[in-house]
Amino acid sequence: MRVSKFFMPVLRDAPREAEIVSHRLMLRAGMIRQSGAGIYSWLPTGLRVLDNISRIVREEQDRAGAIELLMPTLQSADLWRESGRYDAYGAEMLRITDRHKREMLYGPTNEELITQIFRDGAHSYRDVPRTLYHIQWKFRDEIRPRFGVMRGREFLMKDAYSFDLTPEDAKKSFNRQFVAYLRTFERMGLTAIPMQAETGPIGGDLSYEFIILAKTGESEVFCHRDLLDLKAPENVDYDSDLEPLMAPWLEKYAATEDVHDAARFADEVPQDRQVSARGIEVGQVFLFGTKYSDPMKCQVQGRDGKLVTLHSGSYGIGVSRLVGAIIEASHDERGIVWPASVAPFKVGLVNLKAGDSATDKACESLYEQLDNAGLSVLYDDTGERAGAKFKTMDLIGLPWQVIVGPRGVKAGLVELKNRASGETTEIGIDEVVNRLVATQTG
RNA sequence: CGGGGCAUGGCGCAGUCUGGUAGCGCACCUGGUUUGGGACCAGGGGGUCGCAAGUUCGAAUCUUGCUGCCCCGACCA
Repeated sequence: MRVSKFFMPVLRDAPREAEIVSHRLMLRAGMIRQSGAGIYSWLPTGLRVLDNISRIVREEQDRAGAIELLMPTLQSADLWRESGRYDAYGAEMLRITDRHKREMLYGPTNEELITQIFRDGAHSYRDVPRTLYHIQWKFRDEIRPRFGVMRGREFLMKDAYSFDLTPEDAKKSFNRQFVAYLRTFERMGLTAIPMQAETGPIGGDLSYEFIILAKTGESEVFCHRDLLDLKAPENVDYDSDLEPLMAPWLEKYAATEDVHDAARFADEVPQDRQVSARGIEVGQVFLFGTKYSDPMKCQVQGRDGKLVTLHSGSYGIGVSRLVGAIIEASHDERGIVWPASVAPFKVGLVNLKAGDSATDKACESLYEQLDNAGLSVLYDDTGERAGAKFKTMDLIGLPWQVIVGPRGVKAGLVELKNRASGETTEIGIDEVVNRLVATQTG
């Protein structure tokens, strides 16, 4: 993409309403614009990040055996009356009436709808286990939206729902999502720690929140420091017993403030390993048994011909929240520092002297080569001064900058700058593409 | 929902107390000089001052009502 043909309205000053760093940087980098309290438009640069995050989520869900579908944003009130939640949900649910005076709602979550769909489509024990997911916009009419996209009212979420014959099988489905989450967040450059969370009213329910530590986190969390150094499992066989893979996370203390047990914390975690910090919740996994399949009669016939009520769990990842969360975890005083996996472009190509024929030619050639090599590249081909281009590139935080000026071109050299480290190296103009391709596979 | 604050070109702000021709910086357009970390000079374009009533010869400014947005708290992916 050429800057001269792109739409990326960057701001030198952040709008006054933005307080936290991720919100300020997203506005300044031209990723989003606010259209109402907790409601945002995603501009091209922001959308590219959102899509990258969705792609990673999707890949890991698919890998874990979950099956994608897409449910609507609008749902019927009657469906929610079946589960008893229409009245229970309260003001957080945005209720809408259509022209025929039918009561509708903008879905805050999809347990009811997926249960209805699965109930109607699955009839035999052969139809389970299944885990279905979609990535769709949700609306929760929060009392107070804040922190930009981290607590919007409208937000993009991946939500998965598992259906199993027995509680034991349901736990296996739960485990698959749990491991997929470890991998998903790690691929985004995040250290997300599963922490015990409020289990809700039904005893025996199981819930973990996946939390990343950040100064601007909304809740207080407590954990063992060793958890910060764990690496997500690779080459997972999702059909195998996953409990051993999960064990390193589950053996050490980690809890949100809701369920924090100060005595246990002090007892189980050595003083110098105790972490108490602020955390951002980026995902939650929840096993709730027959909470919805009971009232909604989500049943299949077992081998013996008898009806069996299915056991379920739901598993959410805040996709749009992750955009903000990643920035909270990865930025410096100059701007965003994108992990390569989610960056809107991998490489920023900076033409220091647009209009100089040798420099233009070198840039055009590099632009084409990078593109051919499959590296997304943002080429600043505008007539801006060098300083302004550097500032913008640092602000939007692409992992690599290739800086091309007349002096270097004459000597056959360009500069390769790593945004994260700030390190700049001179490199042959013929080598730079290969070097960048090599970093991709790393 | 309780408490606090803000609303003036795209963004950041001044002007409001004390009513009198709507201003500054950035961004944008034109020309020129520049050109390796947000250049300079000159000339331009763009705002019914959140909305509605009221007071007044006259309202961004005073009064009343409304709306929107932000921050702190309780609640949430």
